Amino acid sequence: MYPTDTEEKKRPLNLAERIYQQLKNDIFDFQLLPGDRFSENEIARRMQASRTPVREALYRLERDGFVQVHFRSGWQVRPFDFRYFEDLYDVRTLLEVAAVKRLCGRAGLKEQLAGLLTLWCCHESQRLNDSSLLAEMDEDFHFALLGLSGNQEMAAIHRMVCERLRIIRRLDFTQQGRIKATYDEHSHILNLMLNGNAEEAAGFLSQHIDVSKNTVRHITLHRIQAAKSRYNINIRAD
Amino acid sequence: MYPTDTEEKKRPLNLAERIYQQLKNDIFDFQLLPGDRFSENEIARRMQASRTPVREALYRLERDGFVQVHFRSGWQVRPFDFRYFEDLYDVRTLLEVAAVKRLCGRAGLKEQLAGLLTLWCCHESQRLNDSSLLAEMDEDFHFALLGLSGNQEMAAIHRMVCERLRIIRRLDFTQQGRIKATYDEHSHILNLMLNGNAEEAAGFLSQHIDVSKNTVRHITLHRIQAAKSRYNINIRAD
DNA sequence: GCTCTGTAGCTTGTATACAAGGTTGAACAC
DNA sequence: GTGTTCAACCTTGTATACAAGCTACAGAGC
Repeated sequence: MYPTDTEEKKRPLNLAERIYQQLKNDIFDFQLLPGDRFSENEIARRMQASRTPVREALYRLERDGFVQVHFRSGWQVRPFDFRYFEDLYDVRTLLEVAAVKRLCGRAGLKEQLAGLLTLWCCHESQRLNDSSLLAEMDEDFHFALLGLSGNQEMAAIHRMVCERLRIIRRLDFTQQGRIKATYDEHSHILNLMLNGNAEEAAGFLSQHIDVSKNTVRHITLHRIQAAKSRYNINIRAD
Repeated sequence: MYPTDTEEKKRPLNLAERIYQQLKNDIFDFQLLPGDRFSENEIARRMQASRTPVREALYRLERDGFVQVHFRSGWQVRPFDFRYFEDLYDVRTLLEVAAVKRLCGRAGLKEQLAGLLTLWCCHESQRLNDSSLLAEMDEDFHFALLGLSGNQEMAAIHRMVCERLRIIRRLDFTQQGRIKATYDEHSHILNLMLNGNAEEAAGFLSQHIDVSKNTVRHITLHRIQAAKSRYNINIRAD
């Protein structure tokens, strides 16, 4: 009655999936501002679809923590909440530190890190300069650490945490100096790991993330202050 | 146009919410067995509702990792996968160890642990014996550790991980001896924490979870076999 | 016996109609 | 001017209808 294989063929995106991605992008790009309220019908019109797939997308976004639903009175983009982001950064650090500690001293580590080494420990002349590309590479670097650690669920949770942080993280690389620092720090971390220096690698990684957190916090505050008059962004102060 | 307060009144459960809970219970109770396939219409008939809320519930369960959807060919309860559960146990340990380490040495810890102390560090004569109640209390003990640690997102992730593990964890307390062991171990952990003995508390907690993991692994295989034969008999009676 | 093929009946994906409740603002009493 | 009421209009929640695609199976051809 049912097929036994577990694979699914690739097929053109669902409407719901497309709308989900589109809305997430809109939130990341501040097309939809934190605190904005909207209705399912508005989205359906804009996406040229019916409410059904829109609702599916919105409920996914709600579970992801990006929007909230109010009973029979509309949806809202989740307001900025620094406590929330700091908690997430904290979880991210915990997961990455654990992954790095596990990787240090593992046999065959050098081979497993080969890809990262060529990307990050290259000569200065070979370093890239495009900030949006670097932002992507930075995420991939940290994903890779978790991927190598071997715990798929831990990696999945880490990925989800980073996804939630991406809203503010992408502002990080707009500053000059962050690119060079990222190269320097990533290569330093890799070298510490190769030397089996677990504690030091973990500590440095932890600092590395903290810098990112603090940098972003300042940029974001600044950006929001600047945009507040124009767009009326809601910030949770508690 | 919209209310400014963020609170929502309590109201009778959504259909979708009710169905979500019901289905999750069915999975936990092995009414729906891992690998079982079913359709939205089946569920809708059983729950006396239309497909719409059923679909909403199913998509939530899919994101929770309990079921899978196959394009135009039905749903399936996620098959058992020990690797998956061990990875989750691993994450759980990581989170709880981190929480305990943070709690140790915090000022006012004794007051914060007061509730747990009266529950778990009581005289033997006051200990409870009901295994399903104990299973619930055990979960609450570990939730409380994360709750006290102060990171809401970490606590939320921990809760989700435990939720996923509950399918197999609830089998743990069916064994005699586990109840006494749980009391002994929980009170031991609390005492170590009160003495500010962070490393030892964390190590013991880690072992405590490991025991749970290993115990459950053995029971589960046996239980599933039993449930499968029961289920096959029941199907003839429908 | 085996393989292929077409079709009937199932599945989920999407659109739409209706139900129940929240919000808003104008009319009204004072 | 100020507070109250209530109805029109909005919202989401749910049910249903239809579209597109997968599965299983009967029957033809060999």
